[in-house]
Amino acid sequence: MARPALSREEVLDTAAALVRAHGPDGLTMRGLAAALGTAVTSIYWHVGNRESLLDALAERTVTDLGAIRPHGEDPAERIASVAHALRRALRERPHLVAMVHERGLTERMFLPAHRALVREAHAAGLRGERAAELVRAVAFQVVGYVLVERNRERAPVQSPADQELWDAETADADPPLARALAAPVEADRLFAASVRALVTGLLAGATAPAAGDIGDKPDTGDGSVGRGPYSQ
Amino acid sequence: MARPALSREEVLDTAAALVRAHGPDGLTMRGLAAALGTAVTSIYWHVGNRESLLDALAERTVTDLGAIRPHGEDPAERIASVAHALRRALRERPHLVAMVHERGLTERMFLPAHRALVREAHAAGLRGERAAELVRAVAFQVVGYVLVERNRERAPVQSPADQELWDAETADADPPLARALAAPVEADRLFAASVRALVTGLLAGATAPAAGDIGDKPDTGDGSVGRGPYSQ
DNA sequence: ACCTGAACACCGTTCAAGT
DNA sequence: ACCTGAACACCGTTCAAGT
Repeated sequence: MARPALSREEVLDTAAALVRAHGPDGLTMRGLAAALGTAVTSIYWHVGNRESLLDALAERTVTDLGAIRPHGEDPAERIASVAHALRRALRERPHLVAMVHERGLTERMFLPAHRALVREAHAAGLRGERAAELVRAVAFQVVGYVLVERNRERAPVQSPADQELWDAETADADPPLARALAAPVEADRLFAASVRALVTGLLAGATAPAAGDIGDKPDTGDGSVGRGPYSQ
Repeated sequence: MARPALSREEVLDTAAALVRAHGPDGLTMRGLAAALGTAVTSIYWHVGNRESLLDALAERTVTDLGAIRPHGEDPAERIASVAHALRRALRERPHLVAMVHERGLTERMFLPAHRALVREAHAAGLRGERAAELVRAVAFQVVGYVLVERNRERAPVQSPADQELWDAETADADPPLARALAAPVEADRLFAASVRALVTGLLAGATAPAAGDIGDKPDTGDGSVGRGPYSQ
């Protein structure tokens, strides 16, 4: 056999490629063995069984997900930028993210983003429970949106054309509305609008910290201005 | 032989019960046959195959979902009440709803709720595209939240205790925040707060009804107006 | 018209046996 | 230490044969 020795890493790499391409259901032990050019049973020696193989892939995804860097002029903008970066990262590996989620590792995967949101919530003048609420509401919003979006893409043909549903209903009362609802969802625009609305609502009534406080907010105190604590 | 004649309805009823109890994966043709007391192959005569059986269950769920009736003093409250009713309905049959979603029937399932939201958006003074945006943002918010919630419940044990993650991070800067983030998510409260914030944001700047076309843009109607404001 | 068992091609997994 | 084929218990599905 010309095959070089099989390694756990190689098994994981090939398995990850299969999952990215065809989803978890597209990963069969026999198919993976064929892709690797080995016997099915060799895989078991390296990764145990299918379930722990998927566990390993999820674990990998958690560490693969890099840090999130907010940018923008004010806290609201910077919070929105975190939401957008998060959405993009999630959408790049939908199947793997779903696996992370099913295994209860979402919290850990989101830690960098959570921390960034905490900083921005503080900068916006929210503290304590209200800051926690913002962090979680934004995180839920992003994950939820991506989940809905993914499902929509998987099943893009809505059985009755939306037109049909809305024309009779509201055409007379509000034609632009009927037209808007008959058009396909513009996912990017809707996401931006939803995030903006949510953040606006969450920050409503928040009193920004005084100018003196905001300039040097109580960071880690290590004096490394410009570099976030997530740089590693 | 004591078995009365099998009917399509009976097959669907028993299959739905199995899906509600054990999820779609818990529905095997052999298991269903055992529950019905017939041969596996009899099921095929009545419903074709497993896939079309699941299709039928999804279709059923769509029609089962009753109309949504808003209640509350003002539009914001009534919109929130629709969101809450929707969430409850979805949570009562998570597996079936997921199946509806996978089959692209969500739009149809949501039609009653959509219509209710349109009415409230109008009452709040939103028209045209902005009203459509509200309808969709709220719908996405609810579905997304329920999806996240369901996944969280399925995998309740987050691997590192949240305490561990947050104590060191923010305990000094904002102890109440650290405490809040270390506590388990209060799903009802968070949902209520998120919906409230989203609706507040969406209605911000809306003028009372009687005003004419407000947000109407000089658009040719090609549907691809402007790229999102958040193109990073 | 309705039901049946046998058979087929797929799974994931185990295990004794190889090197 | 690493790999293998054979075998087992599951799948969904088809089909000729029953009544």
